[in-house]
Amino acid sequence: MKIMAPVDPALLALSTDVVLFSIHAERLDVLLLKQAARQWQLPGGEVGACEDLDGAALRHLREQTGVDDVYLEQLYTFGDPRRVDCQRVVSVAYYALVPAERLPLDELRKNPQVDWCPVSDLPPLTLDHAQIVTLAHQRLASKLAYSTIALQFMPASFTLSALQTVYETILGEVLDKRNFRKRILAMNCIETTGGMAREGNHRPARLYRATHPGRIEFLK
Amino acid sequence: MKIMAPVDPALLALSTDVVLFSIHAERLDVLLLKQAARQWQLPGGEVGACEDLDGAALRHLREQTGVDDVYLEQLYTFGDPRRVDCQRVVSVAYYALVPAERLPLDELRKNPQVDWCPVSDLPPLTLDHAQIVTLAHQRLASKLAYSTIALQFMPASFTLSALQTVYETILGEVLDKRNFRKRILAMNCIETTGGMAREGNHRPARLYRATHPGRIEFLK
DNA sequence: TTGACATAGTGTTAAAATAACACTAATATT
DNA sequence: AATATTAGTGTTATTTTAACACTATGTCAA
Repeated sequence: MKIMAPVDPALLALSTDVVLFSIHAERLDVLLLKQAARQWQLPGGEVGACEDLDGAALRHLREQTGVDDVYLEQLYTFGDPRRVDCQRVVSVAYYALVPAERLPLDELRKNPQVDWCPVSDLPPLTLDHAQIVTLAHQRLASKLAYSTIALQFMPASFTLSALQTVYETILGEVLDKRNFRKRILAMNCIETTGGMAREGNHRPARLYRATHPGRIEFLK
Repeated sequence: MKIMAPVDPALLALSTDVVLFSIHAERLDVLLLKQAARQWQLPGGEVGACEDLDGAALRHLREQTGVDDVYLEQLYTFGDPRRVDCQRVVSVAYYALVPAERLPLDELRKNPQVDWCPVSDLPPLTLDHAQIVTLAHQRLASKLAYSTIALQFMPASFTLSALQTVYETILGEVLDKRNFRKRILAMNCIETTGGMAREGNHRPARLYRATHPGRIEFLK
């Protein structure tokens, strides 16, 4: 293999891309920015000289979409020299989770450059962004099995049925209600608030909250 | 949060660091380079302008240690702006696995700048390299549970006892021989070669080989 | 040649985890 | 009061995992 010249700093750019997931109406959605007609992209952009990578990802997310205060995790770094034409752009990809209730819905609705799209039916995305979304979805789904990461989609209090719907939406399969509840309660990651959710013409449901909100626990 | 200025390209450097694991005499070792007296570092260095990240990791490993043809996997990207003084260096960390039998032992022994050190007793390492090694070890150990990654430490043919020793060395615990063999054979990832290992004054052992060498399978 | 030594190889059983499965309870609406 | 709708709850069979000990086959030395 030929030894390459060191990076020409004028050509190297470091950026972050963020796959922000949220769940709306039993659909797993990703936040996308309109780049051109029929061409979308993930939020993200260059990393500042004195900015750490997580910070850059959060900043671009906030600046471009108004969304703040999310759970963020590094996913993978994409560095194929041909992934962007005419310039070397290495991108540190992240994924982020946010409860639908915490979203600035008005602000988002006013901005025609921003939209939520279902993961299962993405529009054409720029560069390798579709691949990034797929990888993020896989990572998220596999983390459901051995962590409490799904709680990051939940508001301050929620019902067990709502939590089950989150699991089912991400995994794309239905789960047994009794087994699900046993499993979740055995994790010891949620507790009852004492309150009840009374909505709809049916029996009210107990409300729960995360015992350690913000913290993600790993099982076994 | 203050909006940062974009990266000054003159200050940004992109590098890779590689944690190369190998197992010698029932010890999990990492390959280190002597940086100064009592100060060691991981192999690695800058990413070339037209070089992909994996390629850069492999190239530095080869140039600095003579080791080639390893299993390589991206680990995490470290980008804290204060991780290196006076310059912004973002590092894409990798880990790599190689069977002891495939190492250029003579070449390595001749080079006083290179040495194998046990993961459990590392010398002082530069920057955040100790943290990188720890993270790589955790990742490797957890992958044993749900993949055939351990085969990357094995030569072309090997005994089940040797494979079990690899597991035990990485996990730092002893495993039950019968349960281990059942589990491994159920994975369907190895097959008998027909040959026998006859070494030592005891019963010879059957030799096995990977059914798909180089490929890593995920279980369940 | 035979006995000591060293590692290879092999099944069973108990315990734990998982998966399958259906009915009653509480509320709102008519 | 009957209907509709979701909440909530246990048991059992199956599968997986964990614990456990002896025989087999070679080398070597007496």
